[in-house]
Amino acid sequence: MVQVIAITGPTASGKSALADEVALRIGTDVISADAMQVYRGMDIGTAKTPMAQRAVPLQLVDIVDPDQAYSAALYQRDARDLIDNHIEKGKLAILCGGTGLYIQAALEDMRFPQGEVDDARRTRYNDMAESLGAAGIYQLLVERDPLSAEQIHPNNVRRVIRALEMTDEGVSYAQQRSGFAQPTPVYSSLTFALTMDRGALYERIDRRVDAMMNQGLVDEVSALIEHGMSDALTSRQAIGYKEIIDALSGLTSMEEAVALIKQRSRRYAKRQLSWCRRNPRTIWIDMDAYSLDQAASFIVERIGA
RNA sequence: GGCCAGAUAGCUCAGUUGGUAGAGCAGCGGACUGAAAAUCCGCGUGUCGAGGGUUCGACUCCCCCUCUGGCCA
Repeated sequence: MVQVIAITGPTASGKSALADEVALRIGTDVISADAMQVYRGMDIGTAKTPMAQRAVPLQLVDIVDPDQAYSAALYQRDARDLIDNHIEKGKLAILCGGTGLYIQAALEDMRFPQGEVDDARRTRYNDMAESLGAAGIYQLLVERDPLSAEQIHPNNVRRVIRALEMTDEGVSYAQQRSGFAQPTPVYSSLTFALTMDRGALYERIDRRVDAMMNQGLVDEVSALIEHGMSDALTSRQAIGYKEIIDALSGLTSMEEAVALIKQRSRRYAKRQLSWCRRNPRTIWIDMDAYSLDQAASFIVERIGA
């Protein structure tokens, strides 16, 4: 008996529409698995399905303000609450989104260290990395936790800092990782990933970015900047936002910003595909061969079996 | 029609006195355990316009053809 399904795949591949259709057919709602759609006010750039067009309720969108930090651990908590609730009611839970880590955190036995991530401490490490350089901060990790240092590339400052945070919390990154060599599912689940011809996908991405601009992405970003988005730790990393912020502050032209959004979206799509490929349980759906309707039928059939 | 310049990776181009080619951008692959739309790592993907000649050997020299741009008619 399948308890939860995930519908994922690259950006602009049609995940949301498909999830809506499946949810409608089997009488449930959709739980977003998207690291940027959690933010209020970030609608156009994250391609959030507009309220009026939602066939079924969409959960875990608009749950925090853009100046707040959210994380995989928090998502795990929130998503599992909802999934458990669905199971209690005998309903299938549908996770839909492109953030692979979030889906994994929800569906697999992934454990995060206790304690809160301390923004002030993170900022301090970021500053330290700035002044010491990548090699300098890496050296700090080598001294504190050589085993973890071995597993992290010295240039990957982001990971180096996280590993340092973990040592502060009394945990070792290396140790933590080795414990989860073979992921074990916590629910009975199926993961579907959408795919299509690369050229066609890139074409869709370009067109969607143009559409976002027409829908007023610049205005949306301006409004968010007034609420302090430029300083936000997480939300301002979103593709389509950071580029517009740079253009509005005069660092680039708007034309360059749009081109950059398209390119970064393409690369992002590629990384998403990479993530899906490494999961051997991924069930691929070729959207070149299936219509939305056929894809929905395919999924419904698989759930029943 | 004549003269000149060019034709090399998806694009823009480099390529020494002949030894089967390399940069940027684009692209492709991968990693990922509390920022993940983040962060990081790896990879030239090529009938050197076609055909012939010289040479042990031609992207390179010679001939011829095709195409493109410019100039002159």
